Amino acid sequence: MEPEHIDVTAETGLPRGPGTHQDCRGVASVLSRVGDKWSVLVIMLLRDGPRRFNELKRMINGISQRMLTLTLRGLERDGLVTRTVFPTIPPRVDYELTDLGRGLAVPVMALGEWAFAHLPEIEGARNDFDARNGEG
Amino acid sequence: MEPEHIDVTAETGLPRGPGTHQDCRGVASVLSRVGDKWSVLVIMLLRDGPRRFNELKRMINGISQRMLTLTLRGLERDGLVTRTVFPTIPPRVDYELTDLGRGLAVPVMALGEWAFAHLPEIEGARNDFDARNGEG
DNA sequence: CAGGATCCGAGGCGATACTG
DNA sequence: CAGTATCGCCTCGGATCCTG
Repeated sequence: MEPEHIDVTAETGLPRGPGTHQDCRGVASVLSRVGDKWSVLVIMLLRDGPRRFNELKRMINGISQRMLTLTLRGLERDGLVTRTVFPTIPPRVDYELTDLGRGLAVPVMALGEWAFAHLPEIEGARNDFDARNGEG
Repeated sequence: MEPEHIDVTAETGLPRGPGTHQDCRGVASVLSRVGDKWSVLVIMLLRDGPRRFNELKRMINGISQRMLTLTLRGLERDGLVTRTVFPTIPPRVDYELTDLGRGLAVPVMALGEWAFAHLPEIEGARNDFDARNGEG
């Protein structure tokens, strides 16, 4: 029996039987959301309640309006965030975490806390590595 | 009091006082590792014990040798993986998870399990979104 | 076997300008 | 206010060739 063979097949969603590695790609797509700096930031900010577009933009301070738009679209597409338009003048749009989004925030927070707790080790390791590599 | 202001300042590591948002960047750098498809895959594969370079390459099946090299270098740099060279002919290099790496695997697994459990919801949301957007 | 060097195309992302 | 559209850089990543 060969070791588990991970097949990251492209978008060609082939029939591969049940319990297959198709799931891998799906899981990976969620992980990549977490890897996306802006997405996690937005999710964390929305944990306190709904926010407006420019409100988020100001809070993050460094994101372009383009990236904020794309980020929010992605989160909305994944069902993590709802987008509510108030047809007033000037227009107002509220973004709010869904239950799914709040659920995702839990393991993400756990991961973030681990990262925070081990930052010294990691940065130490980086320095050591760079030092070794830099002067050989 | 204004809402929490997240400043994702660039690499200009400024003095910002203690308990500052500098940590944000550090945490983000760890999260981005998780977002990196290959890194997570490699970590998961290494949980069963050390592996050789081409062994990993075959198991992953789809990664270029270049990306595997870069991925392993990154993991090594962060102190998540050790690289052991056996000066034989032909050469042999073993990669193994460190305790730090095994520690990271825990919250990552939790995240992965959440993702797996909620894949149907997420993919359903995506389909709905795409349908709404596609035919307006 | 393990990986360095190089080339090159696709896409991520910021900056800017325009709209309802 | 909350976007869309466009441009242009610039990194990421695959493919290929070469080495100890």
